[in-house]
Amino acid sequence: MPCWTEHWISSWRHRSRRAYRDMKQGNDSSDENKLIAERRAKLGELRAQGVAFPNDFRRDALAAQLHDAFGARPAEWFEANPTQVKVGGRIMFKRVMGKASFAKIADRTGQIQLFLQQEALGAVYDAFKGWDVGDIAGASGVLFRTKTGELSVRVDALRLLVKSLRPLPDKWHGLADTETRYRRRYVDLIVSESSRNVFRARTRIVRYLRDFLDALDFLEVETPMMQPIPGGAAARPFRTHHNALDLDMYLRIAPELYLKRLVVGGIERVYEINRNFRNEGLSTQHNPEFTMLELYLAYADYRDLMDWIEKAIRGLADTLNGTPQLTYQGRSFDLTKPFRRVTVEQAVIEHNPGIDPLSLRDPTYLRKRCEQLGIKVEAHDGPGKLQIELFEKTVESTLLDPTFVYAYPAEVSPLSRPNDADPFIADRFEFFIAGREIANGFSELNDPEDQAARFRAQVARKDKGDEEAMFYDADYVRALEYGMPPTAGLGVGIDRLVMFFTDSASIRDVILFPHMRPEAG
RNA sequence: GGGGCGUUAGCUCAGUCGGUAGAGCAUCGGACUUUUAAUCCGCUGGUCGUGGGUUCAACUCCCACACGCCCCA
Repeated sequence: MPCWTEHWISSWRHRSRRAYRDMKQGNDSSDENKLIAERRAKLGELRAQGVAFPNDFRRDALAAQLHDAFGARPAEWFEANPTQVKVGGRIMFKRVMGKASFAKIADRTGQIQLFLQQEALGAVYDAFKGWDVGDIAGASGVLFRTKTGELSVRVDALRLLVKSLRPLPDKWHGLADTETRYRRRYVDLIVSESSRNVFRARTRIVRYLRDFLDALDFLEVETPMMQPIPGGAAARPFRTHHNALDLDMYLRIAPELYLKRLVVGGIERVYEINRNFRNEGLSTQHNPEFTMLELYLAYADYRDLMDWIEKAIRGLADTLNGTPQLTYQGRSFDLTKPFRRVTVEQAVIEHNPGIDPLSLRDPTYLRKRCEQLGIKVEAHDGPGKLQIELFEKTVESTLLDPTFVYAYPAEVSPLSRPNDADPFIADRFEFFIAGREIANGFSELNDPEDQAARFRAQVARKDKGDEEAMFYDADYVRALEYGMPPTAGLGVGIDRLVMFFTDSASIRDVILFPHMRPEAG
């Protein structure tokens, strides 16, 4: 044996032994307690008896399938038609009554009850009495209906497949502590059906959008997560470094500029559903990484996108709930009504009594107005930026029913096409539900010279200290110089959309592993 | 960054005026062959988030910090 192998093995063994010792001393889990110690001792007995973690049990039925197929059969049917099944899952419920017991096991589809008798199972029955809620078991037996009518399996063979060392939360109260639900999502998912349903709904929502777009001949693509120039949004990026290239890179804040390069390349209908990263604060509506649908549609404008959203939102409600009526955080929404469409300036006038409608583009007037409201403004902010600050402060949170706000100032829309009749504004809108921005769409700026000028203006802002201002992306301008067809583009915040459709108050409720500070200690 | 609230048994939560810490469920032991938050009997289980301070005495009052939740910027 070559000596390097021996050395490798011995060093591995050494590490392994130390890891085992650390484990025995509880160095890797500071929260050892009596309950865990009891279960650890039970596991020790299992190890002594043979393979403690077997992987040779196979199911032939799932809980929901059994309920669907046999839930309606009367008790006598089961006697006339003995039906043998093999089921397996986590023990969620255990009730021992002397020589007979009930247990419920949960698989990915639901729960099914087991009925266990000493007479039928002998020594295994006695062993079962020592098993714990949370353990994973496999059972075979025949279906029957209990005295109270519950479809159950009369077990003729039973095996413990996995010993669980940690107790589950109280079966009645569940896991109420939000911190633990987010940090130990696995426990939350074990005990909370509503949490499982949120994440199932999330996947269904994404699938619905994919199907919708695929049916319209859109091509789904993947563009870089790591970008040398972060573009497509006003946001602070995360930085990283590529060693081999010795190159600073950024996690993307948006895929926009890459997707539009693809439109230049002739992919006239293109979308991506993936993560964006923004180095900003955390809140009920912000996670540093979040999921966005971005789509681009050539030979269309921003109004076509508003129509698409309206159709998609209604279709989603119908697909998920079978009705256009839904409740979010105690407020009911009727999605059959046409979604309101209002300009930024109209909305600002409506929500700012006494404001002079003729001065909405006067920087001095707007600046005074902002200062009165305690809005922090920068010296280099122009009328468009001031107008949008005013909008965000006084209007945004009031937009409860689905609302399109359009005619955004061109000044704050450096990638949008300016309006033909009124160059102060861009052909751009944002979409709001429940006071939150859900989507942002516009007719794309495809004039390469105008785009270059907009980038230069952004760089000037960056030089004045605006950390969210955009970089100059020369290759993107070059792409536009080859010619991008007239195009409309849209970004949809998937997490917030899922929040709305699952009645979730916090973005953390719709992200499996939301970011948190590391646990103390 | 600022403000408010929270952190006590595995889980869910009480804890009065500052006087050596409680309940339900779970666990553990016992009874029970159709339970549905089973029932009955008995016993366990705590660095009261961490560190200081005040006090004869601190879960309790004061300060700092950590983590979380909510609101604001």
